Amino acid sequence: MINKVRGTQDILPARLLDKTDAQIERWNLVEGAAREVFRLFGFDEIRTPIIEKTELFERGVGTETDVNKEMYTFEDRDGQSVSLRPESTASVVRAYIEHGLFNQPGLVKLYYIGPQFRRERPQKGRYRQFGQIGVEVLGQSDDPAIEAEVIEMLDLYFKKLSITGIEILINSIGDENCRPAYIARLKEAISERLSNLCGNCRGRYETNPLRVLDCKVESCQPYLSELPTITDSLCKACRDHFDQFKQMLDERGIPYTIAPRLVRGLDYYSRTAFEITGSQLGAQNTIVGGGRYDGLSELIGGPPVKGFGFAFGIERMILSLPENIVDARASAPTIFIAYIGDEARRHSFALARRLREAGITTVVDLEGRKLKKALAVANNLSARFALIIGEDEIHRGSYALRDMTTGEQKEVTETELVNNLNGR
RNA sequence: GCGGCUAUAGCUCAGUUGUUUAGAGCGCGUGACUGUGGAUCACGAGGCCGUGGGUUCAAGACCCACUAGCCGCCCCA
Repeated sequence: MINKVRGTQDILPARLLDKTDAQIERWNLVEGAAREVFRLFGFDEIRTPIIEKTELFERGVGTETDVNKEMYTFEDRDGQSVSLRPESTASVVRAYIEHGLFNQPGLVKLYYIGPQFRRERPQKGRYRQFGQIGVEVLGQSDDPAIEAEVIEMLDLYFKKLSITGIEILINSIGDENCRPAYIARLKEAISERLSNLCGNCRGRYETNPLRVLDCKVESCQPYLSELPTITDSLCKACRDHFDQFKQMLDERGIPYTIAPRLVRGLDYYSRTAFEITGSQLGAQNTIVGGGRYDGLSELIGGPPVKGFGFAFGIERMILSLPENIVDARASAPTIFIAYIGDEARRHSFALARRLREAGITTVVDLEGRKLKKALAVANNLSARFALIIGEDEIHRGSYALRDMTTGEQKEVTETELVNNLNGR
């Protein structure tokens, strides 16, 4: 027996599976609501390849980040190093540049839906192949109204899915003008407390001091709270940008929490960083992560482009969904045709064809089962009605229509059937 | 990458201090019921006890390794 690759999963229809987190109905709900809501805000879909040249991610994501170390990278037959995408922002920006979309007037607003790959240790809400839905706003503007509208869109999306108990965390991590000076101050403050911090923090002091702020180790907390926050070190432009952003969220009535120690893992972020956390996810409580990445285009060899976007994990969104939000029977057939005898069997196939042409979801017994067994199958499929066809019915020109919920049965002609059930 | 827990039928799980033929419920199949599902009853099929090694007269059980799942760390979606 060959099993699925570690950290991957099969998504099955709810009827055939008990687990709620791998039901295709839930996936379709999460994806469908995204398409619907994003469309309302004028976003268009983009699909980019699952593999890209490794270089794109090395430059876009950063060589020293963990995401980069977790990539599935291999050499193609011609010697080109390619990688399964660990995230999609770099790909979308690449496509934006490659297709000259910077010549479009105004902002280009795109969303994507698809699998991403990271070779991590799997656990709840964390897979090696995982679904992500994201949006990117690209163009020449960094107006904080972009941030505010995107978060408003997420707010509507969560409402659409009846997900409650989430928290929106926002921060500004400055830009190339004010961040270097802040990092210098931060390093100085950390070095004074270095011996009190955990081993991880001591390592990050060298490689990525901003991440020290994010440390969750209990013993570090008292020292972390003494460190200077970036909020106090922002240059005027960044501070104004952040203030306007917050004001716009206030005006929209969207509640948020300022998280001065929130930083993002990838190298390309600047100014706005945000996360949305949920309560049902165990250790992986971040559902949405996003931010501004004004320098990314240039990092991968493109013209100056400003960008803001987010991505969320489909599996984590599904874990956050209310228990009974999908009706597993929504896709059940309207009619199941059961027949007795060869003549009725042929008649049934022809009738099924006409019913489907009329838009009625129809399943015919293909196995020549006895009536009893055929009805049991209809029951198992949660069919609304069973249509029973024998020689009597054919000669009479009407069939026995059995309501599978009540057990009531009545005679109907084909015309009555089509008129009453059209489109069901 | 690190630590902990777990792995027995399609699913959920029992299986005692190591002993002959490994069990239950649900699900599945057949029948009671020749053209009527769900309820009930009877019967039945279905197991390399995760994989490999070790201890022992004897291993589903004990030991080791590996694999996978879950939980935590790290990181992130």
